[in-house]
Amino acid sequence: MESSSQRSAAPKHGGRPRDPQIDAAVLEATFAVLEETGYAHLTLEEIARRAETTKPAIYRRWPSRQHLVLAALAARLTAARTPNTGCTLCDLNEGINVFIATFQQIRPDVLGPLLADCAADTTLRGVFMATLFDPPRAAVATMLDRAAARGDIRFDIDCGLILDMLGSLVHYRALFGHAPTTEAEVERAVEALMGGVATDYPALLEHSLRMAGHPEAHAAHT
Amino acid sequence: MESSSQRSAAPKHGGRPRDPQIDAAVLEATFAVLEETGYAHLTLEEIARRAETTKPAIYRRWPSRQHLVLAALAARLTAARTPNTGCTLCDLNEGINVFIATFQQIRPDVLGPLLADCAADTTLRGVFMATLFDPPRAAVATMLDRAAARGDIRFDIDCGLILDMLGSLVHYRALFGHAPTTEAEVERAVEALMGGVATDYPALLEHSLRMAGHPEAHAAHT
Amino acid sequence: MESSSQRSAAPKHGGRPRDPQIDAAVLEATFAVLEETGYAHLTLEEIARRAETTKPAIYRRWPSRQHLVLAALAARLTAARTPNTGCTLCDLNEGINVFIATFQQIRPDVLGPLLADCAADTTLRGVFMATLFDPPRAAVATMLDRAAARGDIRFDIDCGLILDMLGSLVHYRALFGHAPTTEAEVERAVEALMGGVATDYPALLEHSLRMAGHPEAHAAHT
Amino acid sequence: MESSSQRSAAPKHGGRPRDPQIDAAVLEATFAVLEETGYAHLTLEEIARRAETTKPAIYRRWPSRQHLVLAALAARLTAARTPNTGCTLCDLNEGINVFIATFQQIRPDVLGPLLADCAADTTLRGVFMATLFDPPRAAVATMLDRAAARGDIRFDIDCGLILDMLGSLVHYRALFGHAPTTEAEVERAVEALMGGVATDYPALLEHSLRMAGHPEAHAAHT
DNA sequence: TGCTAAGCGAGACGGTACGTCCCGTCTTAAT
DNA sequence: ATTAAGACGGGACGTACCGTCTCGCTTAGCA
Repeated sequence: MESSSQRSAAPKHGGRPRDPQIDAAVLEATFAVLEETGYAHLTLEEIARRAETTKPAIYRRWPSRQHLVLAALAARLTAARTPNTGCTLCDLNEGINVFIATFQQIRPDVLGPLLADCAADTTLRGVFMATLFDPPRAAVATMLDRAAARGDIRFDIDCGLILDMLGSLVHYRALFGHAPTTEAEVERAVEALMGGVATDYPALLEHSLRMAGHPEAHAAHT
Repeated sequence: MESSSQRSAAPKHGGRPRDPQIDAAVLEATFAVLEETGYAHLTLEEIARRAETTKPAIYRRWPSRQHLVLAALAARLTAARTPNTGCTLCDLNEGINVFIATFQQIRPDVLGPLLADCAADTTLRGVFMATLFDPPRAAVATMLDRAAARGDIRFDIDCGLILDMLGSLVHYRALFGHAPTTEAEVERAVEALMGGVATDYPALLEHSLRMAGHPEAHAAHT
Repeated sequence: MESSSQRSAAPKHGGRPRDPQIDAAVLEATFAVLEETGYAHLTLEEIARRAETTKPAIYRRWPSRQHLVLAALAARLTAARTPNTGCTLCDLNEGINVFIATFQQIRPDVLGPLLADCAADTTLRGVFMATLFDPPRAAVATMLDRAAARGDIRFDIDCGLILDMLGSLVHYRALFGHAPTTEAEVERAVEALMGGVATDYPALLEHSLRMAGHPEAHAAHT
Repeated sequence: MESSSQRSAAPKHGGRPRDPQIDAAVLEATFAVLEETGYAHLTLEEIARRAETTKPAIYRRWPSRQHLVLAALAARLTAARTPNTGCTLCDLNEGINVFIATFQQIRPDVLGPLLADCAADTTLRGVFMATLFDPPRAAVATMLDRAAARGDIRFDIDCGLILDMLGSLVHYRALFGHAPTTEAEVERAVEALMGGVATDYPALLEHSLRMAGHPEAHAAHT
C-alpha cells in the first residue's frame, strides 16, 4: 500500500523526520543494481553507495534485503487491469497477457531467490503475495468468475484449478525464462483449456471472432 | 550422467587419482545441509567440515556451489518411469504424478535459487536441464506422442504446449509450495486439458474407467 | 608510541569504537604463538582462534602480520635505561648488557625474518627501527657522546663506528644465536675497543675499578 | 662441495639416471627468483615453472626450500681468499673486504629468514655454516692467528672475540642493510680494534703504510 | 522561546564465508 | 629401480560483505 515502509507504530513524540528523498533514491538504486547485476550479486553496500546514503538508513526503512527488493519491484510494476468486455475468451487472453507483462518486468533470476527467501520469512511471504502474486492472479480470477456467472464454464469445473493452470504457465515462463510466451501461444493455451471446460466452446470462439472486428470494445475494464 | 565431475578430456599423464570417498562424502553432506538449513544458508565451509575434507577438494570437483547442489540433488532423485498401458488418461495421470514426486523430493526453497542461478551460467543451465528438467518432462512428452500416434489427440494441437501446461503446473506447485498437488487435482487438470484437445474425450474416459478394474495392467512401462 | 594502531588522522564522524580487549587479546595471543611455534609457523588464523576473535578484526588493527609481530614484541620489551655514573667503562658495560637483554627477550628465529621483511616494506622498517632498533642504540650513543664530551675518547674517532661495532656484536649474537653473550665478554669487547679509541685507557680502567667498590653509584641514570 | 644434492645413499641398482640439466636449471631459476621477488615470496611452483620442470623433481634433489636456496646461493658465491702479505693491517683490511663482498652478493632479505630457518633444522644449520658462514670467517681467523703468532697481538687477547667483533660488523651491515660498509670504514674499524689489542699499533701502522707503496705484494695469498 | 529527547546520517565495528595460492605427497607411465 | 610429470588432499591467506553499534547533529513538540 504505502510506497516505502513496513513501519506502522506512530511515533509518540516528533524527532527528526525521515528524509523521503532517501526512500526514493534507495528504491531506484536497488532496481538499477538488480537490473545490472541480478539478485545473487546484489549488495546493500553497493545500493547505499549509489543512493548516496548508508546501510543503517536502509535497514531503518526495510527489515531485510528481501523486503527492499520486493518494494523496489513493486514500485516499478504497472497495476494489473481487469478487462471486462463480456467476451470470455477475449478477456482471458488479454488478462493473461497483462499477467505475463507484469512478470516480464522482473528479471527471471530475481523472482526465484526472492520466492525462496519467502519460505523462511512469513512476513515477507505475506508482502510478496500481496504485492506481486495476488493482484494479477485476482484479475484472472475475476474474469473466470464472470465467465462462470455467465454460464460459459461448466458447473462441475473448479475455477481455482483453471486459474492455477493459467497462472502456472505464466510463472513457468517467468522462472525458467525459456522464451517470452507469445500472444498466439496464450491464445492456444486458453483454447485448449476452455475447449475442455467451457459449456459451449464453439459459441465462445464465434463470439470472440465477432469482437475482433470491434476493437474499441476492448477498452472496457473494471 | 557421471556421478561426480565435469572432467572428460583424457589426461596425458595421469597424476594422483581422485579419492572417490570424498565425492560421496561431499554429496551426502551437501544433501544433509540442504535438508537442514536450506539453500540460502548453505555454506561450503560447513559442507567441507561435515564431509571431513576441505574447500579446494570440493572446488576441484565442482566448479561452483550451484553445480555441487545440482549434483547432490541428482544423486538422490529416483529415475523417472514412463508408463505405457495404452490408456492415454491413465498414462498421463501416472506420469504426472511421477513428475510431481520427482520435485517433491526437493525443498521448494532450493529449486528457486538454483533455477535463478542457471540464468547467469549457461553451463549450469545445461546441466540443470539435462539432470532435473528434461527426464521427467521427456516421459510425459513420450506419453503425449503415443497418444497423438494413437489418434487420441487432435491433429491441430501443439503437443509442446500441452506438455508445458502440465509441466508448469508441477513446477508452479513445487516452487510456490502452496500445497502438495493431489492425485485428484492432477486427474482434474488432465481432464480439463484433454477435454479440449482430445479427439474423443468420452471414449478415453470410458477406456480409462475400464482399465481401473485391471490394475495389473499398470505395471507396463517403457 | 601507541600500543595498537597506526591510525592518527582525526576521524570526522567517529563510528563504533574499537574494542580494546581485542587489541590486548591479540597481542597476547601473538606473543604466545611466537614463543611456542616461532615465526615461520605463525598463523593469523591460530592467533585469531586463541584471541577468540577473527582475522578481519586483526587486519583492521595491523596492516600485516609483520606489524602485528612487531607490536607484540614491543609490548613486551622493557624500556632501555641509560646509565649515567660518570664512569665511561661502567656505563658502557651496563648499557650494552641492557642492550643485550632487550634482544634476548626475543627468539632469535623471530628477529631474522622480521628484519628481512622490513627490507620490502618501508613503513614496517620505520616502525621496526623506532620500536626495537633505535631505543637501545640511542642509549649507548648517549653514553658515547658523554664520554667524548668528558674527553675520554680521542677526538679523531667516529663515535658512530664505535656504536655500530658494539651494536653489531649484540645483533650478531641475537641473530645467529650462537650463545648468550656473557657480561665478561662484553667487558672484554669494551676493553678492546676503548683500548684503541680512548685518550687514556688505563685511567678509565682505574676509575672503573674504584667505582666497583661503590655499587650504589650504579643506580644513577638519566 | 657437490654441485647439486644432499643425497648420499648410493643407489643400489641402476635405474634411470638423474637429468643433470635439471639441477642446473633449478639452481639458476632459484637464484633468479630470489633476486626478483626476495625470499618471502619465493615459490617452488614458480621455480619449477621457470626451470621447466616440476616440484617433485626439485624435492628429489633438495630436502626443503631452505636447502635449495642455500645451494643456489653457494653456487654463486665467489670463494674466499686468504691474503697473506705479512702485514697484519693490510691482510685484515683486505680479508674483511672480501668477507663483506661475499655477503653483499646476497640480498639482505634472504639471509635473515634463511638464518632463522636454520634454528629449526640442525642439518640445514650445518650446511649453512659450512657453506656461507665459516669460509670467510675462517679466512679472517687465519689472519688473526698469523698476527698473533707474529706477536702483533697482545697475548691476553681472545682472538675469537676480535674475530666476532669484525665478523659481526659485516653481518650487521648485511642484515640491516643500512648502507654498504666502505673500505674506509673497515680501515677505521680495524684501526680502532687493533689500537686496543695490538702490542705495538704504531709499528703495524707504519708497516702498513710502507706496504702501500708496493701494491704487487698484495697478490700473495694462501 | 528554549529544552529535551527521539530520530537521523554517517562510519567503523565484530564477524562469516568466500575463492585462491601454495604446500608437500602420491600415483602413473616412461626410461 | 628410478625417474619425470601431473593431480591430489589440505592449510592458510587476504577480502567482500553482512548486520550492528556508536557517534554527533538535526528537528519537532513540550515546557
